[in-house]
Amino acid sequence: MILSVDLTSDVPIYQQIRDRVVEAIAEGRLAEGSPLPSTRQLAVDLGINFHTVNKAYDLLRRQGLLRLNRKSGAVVRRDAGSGPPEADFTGDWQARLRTLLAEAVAHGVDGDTVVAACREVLASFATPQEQRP
Amino acid sequence: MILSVDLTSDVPIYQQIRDRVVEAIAEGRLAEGSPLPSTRQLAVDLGINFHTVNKAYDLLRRQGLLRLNRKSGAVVRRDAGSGPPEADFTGDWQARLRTLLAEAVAHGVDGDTVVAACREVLASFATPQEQRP
DNA sequence: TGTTCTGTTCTATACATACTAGAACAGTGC
DNA sequence: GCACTGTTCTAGTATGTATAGAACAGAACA
Repeated sequence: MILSVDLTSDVPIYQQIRDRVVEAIAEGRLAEGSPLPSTRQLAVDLGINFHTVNKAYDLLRRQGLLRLNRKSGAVVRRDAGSGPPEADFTGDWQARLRTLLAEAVAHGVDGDTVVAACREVLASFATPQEQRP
Repeated sequence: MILSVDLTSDVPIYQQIRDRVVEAIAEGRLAEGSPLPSTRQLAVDLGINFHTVNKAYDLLRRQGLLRLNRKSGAVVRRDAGSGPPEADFTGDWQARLRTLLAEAVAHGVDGDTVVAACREVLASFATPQEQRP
């Protein structure tokens, strides 16, 4: 199974699929050119409707991470080595980073601890790994 | 005006209020003990329904950042100097950090650039400032 | 005491989103 | 022809968002 979702979570399924694919690309388990399961196949594997998978794939396509066509199916379009991000990405991402870091600081987390947590996450991406606990 | 929201955004209003309060605490514009406007007053200021403000305040209360009662109104309960975060905070926060950083890495952002962006955000919290552009 | 403010808790409605479901179409490869 | 792919419709239910009105209980103040 390439990814798993929690059907009982309050996070929408299509967004969970998006997040898992994004994390898989960051971890290197999916590289540029890697094929993904077809929408119908993944829907069967996850026990959900194929329209939900279609929505997740379309979201990834609009974010520039996936290339979709009838010929080759769903293929990863970018990874960590694909060069600098597209223009409209950085601004929105930094705003979300600001909100997330503010949450930690407001809860009393030290600045150095925040940076250390970021480094730890980035290191886990750089380290090849087949399965996460 | 202590905070502003974008009524045309696709981000729910109650979540925007939550985010702005969290950021204000992180920036030091709101400290432990600082009073917030009453739900009805803030609703009038923002031109929205007071139930929406009530939802945002209740969310902040459940996250441990606000103390609500009839006596003192809405008061900030934690800030950057209130000690280590509560137990159930860290795990969930790190998962969201992982997803957000994965998004940047997958789009081709360099690891050092990510850390630099985090440092920049944290520095902007530490620097006293009345108004952000 | 009476008034006014506060948070809190109900019901109700309109609208958008999330998810499921079925069907059909147009390319592609066998 | 057949089986697969992504794509695009319609349609239904369930949940979430934001609105609105009403009422209650506790606290502050004249």
